[in-house]
Amino acid sequence: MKDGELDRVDRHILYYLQQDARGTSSSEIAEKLDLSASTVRTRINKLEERGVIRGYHLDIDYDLAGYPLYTKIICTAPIPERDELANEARQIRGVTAVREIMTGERNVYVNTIGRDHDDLNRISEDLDALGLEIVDEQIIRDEYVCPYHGFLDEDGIDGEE
Amino acid sequence: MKDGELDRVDRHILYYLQQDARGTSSSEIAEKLDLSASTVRTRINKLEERGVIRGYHLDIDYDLAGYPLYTKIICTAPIPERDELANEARQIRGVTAVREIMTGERNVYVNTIGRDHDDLNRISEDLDALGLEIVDEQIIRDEYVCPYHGFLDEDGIDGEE
DNA sequence: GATGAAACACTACCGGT
DNA sequence: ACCGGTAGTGTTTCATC
Repeated sequence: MKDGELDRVDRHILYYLQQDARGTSSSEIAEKLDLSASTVRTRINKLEERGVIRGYHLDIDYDLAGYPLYTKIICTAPIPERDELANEARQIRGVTAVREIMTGERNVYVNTIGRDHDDLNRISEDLDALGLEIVDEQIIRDEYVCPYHGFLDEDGIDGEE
Repeated sequence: MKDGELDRVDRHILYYLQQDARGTSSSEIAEKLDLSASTVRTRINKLEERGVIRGYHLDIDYDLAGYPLYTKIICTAPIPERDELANEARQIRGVTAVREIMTGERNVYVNTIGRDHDDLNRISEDLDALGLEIVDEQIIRDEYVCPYHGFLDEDGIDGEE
């Protein structure tokens, strides 16, 4: 129950769920670990409660879904307001991700989708209206999310429970 | 079956799965749409086959998971090799996402996690060894993935509750 | 914590409309 | 394209160790 400590079982669960978060059942994971399905299930619940698992997201090909314009808008926010502005940016329609950067001028990254330039202009205007200064805008060609393989074979360090 | 066309049912399915890709069942979605569960199920399968749904990802709080260093490494790749280099970068341990940008000097973004600076140095070296020139490196403070609400109320879709 | 059992819910697969 | 039935599988809950 220690705060940030994940044991071997937890890490394996994260590893397998990373591959296919919807299609991988507790029983499947249990089989690989030689555990019972209910044990894996309660572990998953605990990982959710502790906040280690924040959610299960859909990976959509927005291009195929009818939104060919995928862009990254780079903004500057005053540090005291950065957190609040980033949060408000999430509510804007067409915003698919927001990243806050610790330091520097380019400290808020906003990913957006749109069908046409009107969509993008509207989003830019909305960001600007919030008080986010837009410093750059780039077209994203492709994006890949990668599983972290270290969850599986990092077992040099462990031994705790 | 048209290529990029999603109808009202498809968009609703995407919308609900965006909220909780693992916990939302076909039957739940079917209920909201007044359809049978099997209809929703075959729709989901088709969306997967067509590639609109690319996968189901786990959203991990890497800080809680024991990886307090979350960074964004910005690289330059020669356009002819950009695609291949971006692909190879995905294989490096600690890389959680890769984004290819269409134009400009800052045309490959790599998100990474690490436990300490040694991890980060190793990743930087690996990227460099591939042939990616590192132009900037920033610490990510926080990241949020946002559902696209337009799937629900795009064009005069009916009532909801 | 981990486990097994029973009730319940979801999925895959079938044919039918 | 949508629906319903069924068999198999996953999940929830509870009692036990």
